[in-house]
Amino acid sequence: MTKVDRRILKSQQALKKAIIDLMSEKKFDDITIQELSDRANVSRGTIYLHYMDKYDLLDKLIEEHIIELRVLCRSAAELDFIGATLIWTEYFEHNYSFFSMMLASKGAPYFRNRFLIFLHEEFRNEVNVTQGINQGLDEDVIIRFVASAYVGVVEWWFTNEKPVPHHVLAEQLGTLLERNI
Amino acid sequence: MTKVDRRILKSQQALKKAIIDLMSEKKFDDITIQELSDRANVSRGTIYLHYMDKYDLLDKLIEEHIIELRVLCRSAAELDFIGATLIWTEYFEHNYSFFSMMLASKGAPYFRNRFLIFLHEEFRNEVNVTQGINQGLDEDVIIRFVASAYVGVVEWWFTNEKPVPHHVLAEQLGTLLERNI
DNA sequence: CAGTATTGGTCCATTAATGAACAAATTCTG
DNA sequence: CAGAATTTGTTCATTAATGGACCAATACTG
Repeated sequence: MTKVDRRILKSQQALKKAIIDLMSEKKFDDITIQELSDRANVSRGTIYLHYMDKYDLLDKLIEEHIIELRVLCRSAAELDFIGATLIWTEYFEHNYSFFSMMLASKGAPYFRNRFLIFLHEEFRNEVNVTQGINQGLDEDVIIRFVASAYVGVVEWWFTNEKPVPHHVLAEQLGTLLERNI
Repeated sequence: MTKVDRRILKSQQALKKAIIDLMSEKKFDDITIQELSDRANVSRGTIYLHYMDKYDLLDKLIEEHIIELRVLCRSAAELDFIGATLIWTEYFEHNYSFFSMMLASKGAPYFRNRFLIFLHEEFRNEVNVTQGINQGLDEDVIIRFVASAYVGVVEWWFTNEKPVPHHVLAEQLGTLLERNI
């Protein structure tokens, strides 16, 4: 991975933060490019040096987080579900503004489904229908079951503004996964 | 005032924030240029595009705030001491990290005296020894008296991490000034 | 509907920031 | 103290960001 000029990182970072900010204030479609560049304190043209348009920016932002979550999955491969989930909830906590916007408010329609698909991919590696607790069940059914449940709980957590500390969420969610996979 | 390229503002802003951050962590003399540029996320050479050295940066930072305070004095010329002081304490509040560092911890030796001199200048316009309450007193004595008192109280406020809300500080400090000028 | 205003997207010459290299000065360390 | 290591300050070619201009597309408005 060749080193990236810090100006590029700064511009992109500012734009990502700006879009998260703005999306928590108004509908995505109502955000203008001018607003975006103003908020990011960046020239309007700079946006087009990095992204096709605001949809591309949002796409890339979402994709980055999905990729990061995938990396976390790999690094948590050794752990049990509680430990693995803790790593995730720490990541949620650390990127609170993004996930909160994406799961609790205006951003919902863009991210939710992407997140669900991703969870499908991940749980597919975990589920075993040839033996153990899920023997005889349909693989797609059980995957869909846990993935939906997972998204639902995380959604609940953000919508209700962290009703429990993230490590409690991890523990309980981990326990529930353990019970089903 | 010709418009300044936003890149310049961003670089300078990052550097100012970085030095305030670092000064609250270690002695000013122990801060290296490299640390400064790292913290500001700016190339080391960029510092020299704007400042002679770190002392120059600190100087300019202090001077900017003094200038801003002077502007506030002008805009508060119509108000009584309580109202004028409120404008000041709002500015303190809004630039808390700077003033706190400069008056409550490591930065003290650099700013305190500059602040005192500035207050002398300002109070000189307010004091009248030919009539009123201070008739017959030595002008320098009364100016020094209120300026020192003012610095002392503000210092106390930051050192003790805002023991009272800023508007209470304004009200009480304003009352005390009223009584003495 | 026509006319106007705003927004989107592109282009370009200019400017600031970058990072790497370098020698000089300073600080560490044995 | 001498040698090593770090820090400083400068130079420079390259790259990214800027802002302004421009026109097309879209959204308002009477």
